[in-house]
Amino acid sequence: MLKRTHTCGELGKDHIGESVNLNGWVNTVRLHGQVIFIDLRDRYGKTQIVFNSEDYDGDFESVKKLSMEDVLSVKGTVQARGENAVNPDMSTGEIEVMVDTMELLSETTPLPFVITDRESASEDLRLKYRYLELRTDELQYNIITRHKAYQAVRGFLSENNFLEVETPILMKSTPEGARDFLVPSRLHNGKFYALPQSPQIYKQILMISGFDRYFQIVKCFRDEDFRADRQPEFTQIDIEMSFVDEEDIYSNMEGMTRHVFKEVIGTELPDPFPRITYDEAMSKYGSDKPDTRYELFLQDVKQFTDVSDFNAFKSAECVKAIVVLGGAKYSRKNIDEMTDLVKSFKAKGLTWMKMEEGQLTGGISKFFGDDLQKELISSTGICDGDIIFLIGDERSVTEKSLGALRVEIANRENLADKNDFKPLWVTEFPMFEIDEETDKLTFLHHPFTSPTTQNVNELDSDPESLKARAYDLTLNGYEIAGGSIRIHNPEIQNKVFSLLGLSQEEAQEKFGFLVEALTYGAPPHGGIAFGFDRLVMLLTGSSNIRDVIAFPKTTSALSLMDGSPDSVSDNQLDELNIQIIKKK
RNA sequence: GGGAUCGUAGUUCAGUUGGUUAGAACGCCGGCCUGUCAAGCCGGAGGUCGAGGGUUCGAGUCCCUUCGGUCCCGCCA
Repeated sequence: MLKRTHTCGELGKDHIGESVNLNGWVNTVRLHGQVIFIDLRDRYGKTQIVFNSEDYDGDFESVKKLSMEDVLSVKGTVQARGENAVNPDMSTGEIEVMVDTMELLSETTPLPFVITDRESASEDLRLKYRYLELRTDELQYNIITRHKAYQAVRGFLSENNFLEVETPILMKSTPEGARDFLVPSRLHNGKFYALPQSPQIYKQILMISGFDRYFQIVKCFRDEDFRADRQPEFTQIDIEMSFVDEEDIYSNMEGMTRHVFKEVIGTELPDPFPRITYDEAMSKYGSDKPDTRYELFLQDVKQFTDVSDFNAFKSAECVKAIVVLGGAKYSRKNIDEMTDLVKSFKAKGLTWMKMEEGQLTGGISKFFGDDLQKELISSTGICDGDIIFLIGDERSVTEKSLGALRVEIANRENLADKNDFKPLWVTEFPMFEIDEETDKLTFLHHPFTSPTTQNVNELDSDPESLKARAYDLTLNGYEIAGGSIRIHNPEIQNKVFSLLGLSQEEAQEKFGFLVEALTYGAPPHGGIAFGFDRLVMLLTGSSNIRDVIAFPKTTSALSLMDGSPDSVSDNQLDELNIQIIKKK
């Protein structure tokens, strides 16, 4: 091997005349009979190397056989390109390397897809050959950006006195929350470890141990169903602080987020980040993670529909509307598509009216008299050429479905600027909600979240109306972090467990060690966890989480490259005393 | 658990109302070519139409089952 003296991204005019060695992959071959151009690629860039039959020392015929993704080492001389031959699209486009010696380090068999064109293969094929896909410019950029994000996070937190502490991957299964991935124990027959859904309990215990500022960039595991932005294993920036309230968390985390965006992509974020309460976010945006890059607010129109002749809305708990600028252009088909969308969020339908020449027309407009139309027009601010969409239903259905429609319309109308980053704290989450399946009280965040009250009696009287000291950080419609101030009083902690329907025994069995730890001098503490993959997704402008993970799994949690999960040998099962029961 | 959608050459796709020998581009193989950068031109090989079953004289096309991808609802503290 001719060991490289330079990478494929660094040669320029200053190197003209130098003898250099390059190593890399053949990106493209352009064969012209007696002269051959090859773009040689490594992770630093591409350099055009030239083989000329007159100057090349080796066997020119074997150079003709080179094809994409062969691995070469070459020795040659850097030369300026002719004036017409300069390639302004390449950072090394002013020079080329005239090769005199070449060694073929590795020859590739025919490729399953073309590396230079990521779109040339479907995603399942790319995932099977992930090592090839990772050679593409886009994924190389994403992985490099991810690296920069790790370093920026560690740099900032370490600089600010946070200690990086590792916590166990094999831990105790805890009830509630997401489904655990289980790991059978060989030494303890019939018992199981769980993989952490998050290091939540460990980090609280670290606070009790006196490590008042902790962080960890850590894998978490949840055995649930997946989405474009959810994987079975994902990475969190896990953070916890002692002797703090919400304001300390906000200011530190804003500092970290600003630092990361500045360091990694050179973007300045606002200071401070704006805040909105959960109730206001739901009411105004129909989402607990609103994208504030555009307005398109939800407006309450129940007072108008109640006095109209449109009876379907009269019994609805909540009637809201959004006005789309220029939306009168929407066809029947467009509106049908949007109707399907809101129906998937349990809305019964989507009603609409268009505004033309000062009049509301079409849709349900005939149910609104002239005077009522005028009031509705002036209240909503609808203008000629606009459309107004209305949904009436239970409050949560109305808001969620209109919130989804709001995002869909923003996509269609290109309302969100890709280079615009709008962080937003969402605060004052409810402490509990009713689980629709079991009809029982359940937590919104997790069972260690402090309620806003420290009064045990108040907790008992009307738990549903209680607020939690919980907060989410959202960015452009994504939840990128969530956290809370924790309970540090064992009495309150036990009360919350009991409200959640955990018996004294269950709570003792599952969380007893934490409750006991709280009795030995627990400092007030709180923290947050960032979804690191989502953060990198936003930093790279990717639209799915798989594009920022080196070896992701599919939506059905398969790894197409290595074929996991897979069956194991009977021997392995015997050692664990596990028997597979065939499903009927 | 549910909904939508996709699966045809190595790859991306086309394939009419069910009808003769399933096409194109890129890639691959061979040939020509000394200034290209998505090089160009000529030729060639390459198909279990995801799998299984059914309807039919006849299925890539219609029906059922199943596997896999993607997106979404539920779920995900």
